[in-house]
Amino acid sequence: MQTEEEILKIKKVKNTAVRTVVLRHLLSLEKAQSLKDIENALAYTDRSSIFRTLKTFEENKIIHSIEDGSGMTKYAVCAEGCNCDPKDLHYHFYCTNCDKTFCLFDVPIPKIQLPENFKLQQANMVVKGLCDNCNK
Amino acid sequence: MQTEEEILKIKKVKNTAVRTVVLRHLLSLEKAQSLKDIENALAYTDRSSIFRTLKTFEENKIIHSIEDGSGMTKYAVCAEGCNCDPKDLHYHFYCTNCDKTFCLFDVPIPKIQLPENFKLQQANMVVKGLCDNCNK
DNA sequence: ATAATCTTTGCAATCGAGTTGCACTAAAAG
DNA sequence: CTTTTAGTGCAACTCGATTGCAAAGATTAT
Ligand SMILES: [Mn+2]
Ligand SMILES: [Mn+2]
Ligand SMILES: [Zn+2]
Ligand SMILES: [Zn+2]
Repeated sequence: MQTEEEILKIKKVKNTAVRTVVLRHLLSLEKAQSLKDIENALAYTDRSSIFRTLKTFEENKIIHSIEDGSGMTKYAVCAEGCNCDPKDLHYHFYCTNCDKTFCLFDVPIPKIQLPENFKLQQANMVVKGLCDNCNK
Repeated sequence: MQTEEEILKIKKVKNTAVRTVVLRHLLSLEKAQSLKDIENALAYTDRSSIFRTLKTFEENKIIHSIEDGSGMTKYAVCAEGCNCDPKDLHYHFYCTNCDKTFCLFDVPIPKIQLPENFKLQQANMVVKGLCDNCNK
């Protein structure tokens, strides 16, 4: 597992106080976080600074965003070596009971046979249901 | 292709002026529509009436919603016989060039092998890229 | 080291999609 | 016809996201 400093260095994003704390926070949790989640967790960091940090991280492929239908965009740290290309596609799981959203890096995504002449660039794949913890 | 009256009858939703015009509009277009799209197209129908109509349609499985990442929820008429169950799952395609979003009813969705003890209920699958018209 | 320049941050204001309260109208039931 | 229930239109409001701007911090040039 890379540290936040290593990731910022690799992705050539300057290390600042806000960036370090936001990235560290995202790395510390397995669950994808919304802007509000982060704002609540980092009580002394301004919302707009976190917002701009997330934009910077996304542009530089440090994190990716997930639209899970909850009304708030969630963010998760990219896997090592991720370039946010079609090859980095993976499902996300949204638990309808505990509201946890996370990347299913281990579930293989089958090749999607698009209609003739369509070109795949990205995808937002959110599978919804009950997580193992809630399905009891 | 069913008419709006037939659909409302089958789904046991009362036929009203707004419902008829909204459903007819959705049926007339192959592209999924946002609330604003519909509001713009139906100039004399109030936004909140359209909004509540869409909610009613969704609850009654007449339409389903799609979160395509554009910031506005899109709506598309369900296929005949759809119950919005996992079996009715299908991909959606969002063209990053022309902003068109639509259901890929003909592309098979493979069985998703979730981790142990997870339960699939729903999914929002949006594939993004260039549609045939824009990929030239 | 100091000044000039560029970047990041915090705060407040704004935007816009979505949602709701409420009064009015239309439809259904009695 | 009268009463009750459902649908509609309008205005107001919510809340996540975004932006303008000035202060603070970091980088580069003199
Ligand atoms: Mn992910
Ligand atoms: Mn669809
Ligand atoms: Zn759960
Ligand atoms: Zn297109």
